[in-house]
This record gives sequence, C-alpha cells and structure tokens, in this order.
Amino acid sequence: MNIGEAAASAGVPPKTIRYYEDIGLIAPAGRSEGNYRVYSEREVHMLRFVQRARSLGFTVQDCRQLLALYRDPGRASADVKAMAERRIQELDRKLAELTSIRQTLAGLVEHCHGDQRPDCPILADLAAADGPG
Amino acid sequence: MNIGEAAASAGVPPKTIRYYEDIGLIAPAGRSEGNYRVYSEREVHMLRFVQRARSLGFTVQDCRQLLALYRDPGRASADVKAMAERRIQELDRKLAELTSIRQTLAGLVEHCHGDQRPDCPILADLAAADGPG
DNA sequence: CTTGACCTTCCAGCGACTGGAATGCCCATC
DNA sequence: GATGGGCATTCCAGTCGCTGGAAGGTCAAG
Repeated sequence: MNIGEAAASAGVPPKTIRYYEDIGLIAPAGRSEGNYRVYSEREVHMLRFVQRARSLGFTVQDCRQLLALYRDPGRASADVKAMAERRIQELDRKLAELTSIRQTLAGLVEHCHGDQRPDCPILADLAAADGPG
Repeated sequence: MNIGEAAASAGVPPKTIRYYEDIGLIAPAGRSEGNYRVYSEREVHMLRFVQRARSLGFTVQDCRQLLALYRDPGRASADVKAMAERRIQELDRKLAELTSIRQTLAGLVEHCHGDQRPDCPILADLAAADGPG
C-alpha cells in the first residue's frame, strides 16, 4: 500500500503521515524499490489510532504516550484513565473560558442597535476595558 | 512613558507591543533621544483596546478591523455587531465540538477500571476507531 | 565608574501541520 | 519507445500569535 491509500484509509493526509514519521511519532515506513513508502494494515491501524486520539484533542505528545501504553501488554489501565481525565479537565477549563467569553459577547451584542449609526456599546466596552468579563 | 510601563498599564508584555508594531497592528511609537519607544495615554488606550479584543478571542486581523471601525466616526454599529456575531457563531461551533469530545471521553473514562490491569476500553476505542463521536 | 534595570535589534522556536517547488517513479496508451 | 498524468519523493517556507534568548545600548543611582 502506498502512502496515498494508507492516508485515505486512516483518514489523514499523506503529508501528515510523513510529518508523523519525521517527528518520530510513528516508525519509518518500509520502502519499495522506487523509494516509495509502503504500508501494511498494521501500520494503517496505528495511523488510525493516532488520528482518533488527535480528533479527541490529545496532543501529539499524548499520542506518543498512548501508543506506548497501547503497545505495552503490561500497562495499567489507570495510566490511560489518568490521561483521559487530565484531558477532560483541560476541556472543562477551555469550555468555561469560551462560555464566559460567549456570555460577554452576547451581552454586548444584545445592547448594540446594529444600524447605520456609529454608537456602539461593543466598541465602547473594548475602549473602556475595565468592565466585567 | 517607556514600553515597560505602557505594557504594564495595558496588560500586555513589552514583547507583544513590539510585535504589534512590527505587524502594523499599532502605529510605530515615537522615540526618545536614546531610541527608546515612547508612549502616551492615547497609545496605551489603543493597546488596552487590542488586549481586550484579543481576550474576547478576536483574531489580530479582527483587531485591525475593530480598530479601523473604532477610529471611523462614520462607522455603522451594524458592522461591529456583525463581527461580534460571527465570533459568537465560531464560539458556538467550538463549544459544540469540545462538548462532544468531552462526552466521548467521559463515556470512555466511566467504563475504564483504572486499576493495575491492562484491559482498557479507552485504548480499545482508539484502536477500533469506528465507534461514535 | 560601576552596577543593574531597563531598553534595542534580530533570530529561532512553539504546535501541528500545510503549501509549494523541483524532481522522480509508474502505468497506460499511442 | 515516447509521452502524459497521477502518483511519489525531498526540502523549504508559511501559518498564528506570540515568546525566549543573545548581544548590545541607555539611564539613574550609589
């Protein structure tokens, strides 16, 4: 299997696969006679694993650890769980932040006429910059 | 006022001010005899404006537009409102995405023993990679 | 006159790719 | 055998919004 097919099958662009190889996230692929990278199902499986982890917001560093745990038959599930829980905590932090921003913006938008006149509480807030939020 | 004082007063690092000047977000500051950047209250005000806009998640490009609108006495508040609404839409998209990810992770965490044994539904999900979410 | 805090410029790096150029390989058709 | 198109290869540069650090200049205090 060439990189294009592996990429399609794993749901990542070919460039990303080369990048992952470059940074040592995945092992260097074997090569054909014409120097093309060659992939087996096993390697595509790993790529899918990474793709899925990334789509859940794990960093590439996290992926390294997750792959290591995945490959380690003597792993403790506690270690995986801890990683997921840390990730959830970060998500909660981010969600709180974005929610707060959203509230602030929504409040400002609500009070803005949104017509042809220049008076605008949104700009006023940005200019004042010591209100709440 | 030197850059350090301006920075403290606007709530941004000195490096960021130089960066903003570099990319043309704010006008080049005047210079002292010793080539130090010199800031007036007016310029600190602009910096605070940008800092506040950035803290609400507006991009630097957005800040350019917001500053332009702020400076334009003939602006229509509708334009500002539209920007804020677009931003809110983006936030909603992001919030939905993160919330969905959180749900998936929470579901996985819930089913993981988190003990010394290797069996782990989180890794199993990453490896399967065709479940929901 | 020295110390130390501030300032200057410039270059490099973060994370996680992504775009593009220049080149090479492979297969099919004429 | 030539040719064309679609793959592949490498390498460099850019994205976004800073941030760190090196090498040097300025300023006020002691």
